[in-house]
Amino acid sequence: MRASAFHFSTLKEAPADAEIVSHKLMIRAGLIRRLAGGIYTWMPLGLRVLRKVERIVREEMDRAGAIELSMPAVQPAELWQESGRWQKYGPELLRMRDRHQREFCFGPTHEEVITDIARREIRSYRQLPRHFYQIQTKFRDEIRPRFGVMRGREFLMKDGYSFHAGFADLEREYRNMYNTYTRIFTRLGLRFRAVAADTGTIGGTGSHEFHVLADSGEDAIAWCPASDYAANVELAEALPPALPRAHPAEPMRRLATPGKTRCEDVAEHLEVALTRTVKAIAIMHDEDFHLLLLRGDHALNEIKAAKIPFLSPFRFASEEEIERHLGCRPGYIGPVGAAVSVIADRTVAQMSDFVCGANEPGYHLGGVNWGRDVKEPDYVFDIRNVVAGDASPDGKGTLEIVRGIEVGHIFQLRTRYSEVMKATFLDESGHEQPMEMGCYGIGVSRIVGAAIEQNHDDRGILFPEPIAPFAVALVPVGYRKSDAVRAEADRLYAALAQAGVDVLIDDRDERPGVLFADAELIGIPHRVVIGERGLRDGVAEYQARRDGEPRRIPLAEAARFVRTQLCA
RNA sequence: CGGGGUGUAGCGCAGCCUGGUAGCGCGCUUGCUUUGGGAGCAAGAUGUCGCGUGUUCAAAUCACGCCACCCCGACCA
Repeated sequence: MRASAFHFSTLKEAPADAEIVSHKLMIRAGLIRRLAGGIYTWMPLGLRVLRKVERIVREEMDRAGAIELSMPAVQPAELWQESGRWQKYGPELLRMRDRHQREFCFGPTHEEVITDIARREIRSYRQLPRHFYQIQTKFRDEIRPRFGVMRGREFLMKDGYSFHAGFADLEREYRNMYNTYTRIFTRLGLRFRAVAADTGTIGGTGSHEFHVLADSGEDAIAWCPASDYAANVELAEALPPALPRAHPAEPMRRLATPGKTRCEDVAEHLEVALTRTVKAIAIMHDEDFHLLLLRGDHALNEIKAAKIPFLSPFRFASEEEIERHLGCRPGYIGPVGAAVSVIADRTVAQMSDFVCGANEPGYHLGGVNWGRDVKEPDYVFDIRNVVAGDASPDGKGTLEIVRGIEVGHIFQLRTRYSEVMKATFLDESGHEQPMEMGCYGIGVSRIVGAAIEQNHDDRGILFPEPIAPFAVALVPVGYRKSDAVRAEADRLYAALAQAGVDVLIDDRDERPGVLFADAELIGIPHRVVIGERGLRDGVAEYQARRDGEPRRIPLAEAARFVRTQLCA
């Protein structure tokens, strides 16, 4: 590609509303332009990246035996009413009416449509298994679209759905997809991790999320370097403390803590470790009041708490409800002397001589001990998020917490849709059975943002070569002024292009600084400079974007040398 | 949906408090010079000051309403 024949629109400054690096860089590099909140145009340069991601995804899905189709973006309400999601889905579902007042939605996902296809097309176990996928634009009316393409409302997604005659075959395909996703993200050149994820109410042996690792990621992942264990912190189990509860060593005493309502403030005020404090969180299940207890430095895991049968679903108690049940305003509440249901985190149940609220405004209690000062907890559950340093749930080391951006999710749907929508088949003995289903998603457009979030420096994007808009930037210094430079650059360009290298020759009439800065901003991984300075010595200059030591290469070998630097 | 903030040239911003009819940087156009890291000089073009209503002799500026966008509202008892 000749830059003079392409469209570049790089900016020195990013719009003020771009918050994170990838969003800023995508705007600055001219990859995307905003049309409305969470809705972006993919500019020519950005589209090249998107298409490369798409192509790798498609190649690997095909290789794994999935079959591509394309379903409508607009879907009739009836299908969603049939699955029950028309009511359940909420305002994220963009609903609309046609001229006949019939209701439709813009598809945020396609379980209903594909299940409808399957029940019409598949009659016999002989037609199973089948895995259909598509790469298609979806729309979810996010409450707060942000971070550019990372949490947009309109986005490009690969979604695949598999149908099976039995659970064992679903598990086989699930493993197949796990391996396929691993191959896809490896080929994309991204550092990633597959993590066990919450299966919600559906159950099954599995759900895994694939996360691109980046410090700015929205999700926290617990992983254990000593083993292969990795899980979303939403899911990662916090084991009970290894050491048994110590014997009481202090008498219980009342401590004045005026104005100190947070554990951090109380610990600082009393000059005790935060790990000696206990916080109490008041929740309601219907009209039942419960007190959840966590160590001061721990955080409540709402997903874990919501899985406790007699709490599901729960909500946080109002101030008025707290006053009614404990006779004390929030900030100083605790389990001592309280005639309420107490649910302690495993860690709290092992604590002794701890500090907690006194149920009296302005006071906490120190030296509190279970069994002596307060009845033993009514229930003990794992209700906290794991933190770095916790024992790994598989017993093989300690956990670290890393951050990630979710770019893929594989899930065993089982018969959730096939049963309600009557997607059945006849098995070998002639019995009608619901199909076992799996679903597998990849956020194609999000991958572009995630890749940048993971790979950038102060000059711009560091695209991994497989998804870079161009593999090689050929930068002639003085293309319009020097016949020698032009001739040599054209010659090298032709040689590379002929060899199938994805090369951009920047023949624009700009100063060298502009050309260098643009090539770096848009993240082209390899750069070759042709200038009169080098030409005098018969050399071109090669520099890798990522770890750039410039190298002088004899002109005659330049084309061959560049090809040895390419990964594919 | 609540709380806060911002809307002024393509982009980034000042001007608003204290009303007097709009400016800076980048970008854009033209010319000359320059040419290995986002050039210099000179001359230009580009604004319904988000929209509407009101107050006023006079509104970017004050008031009210609407719209759009951004941030917070998930470690809290």
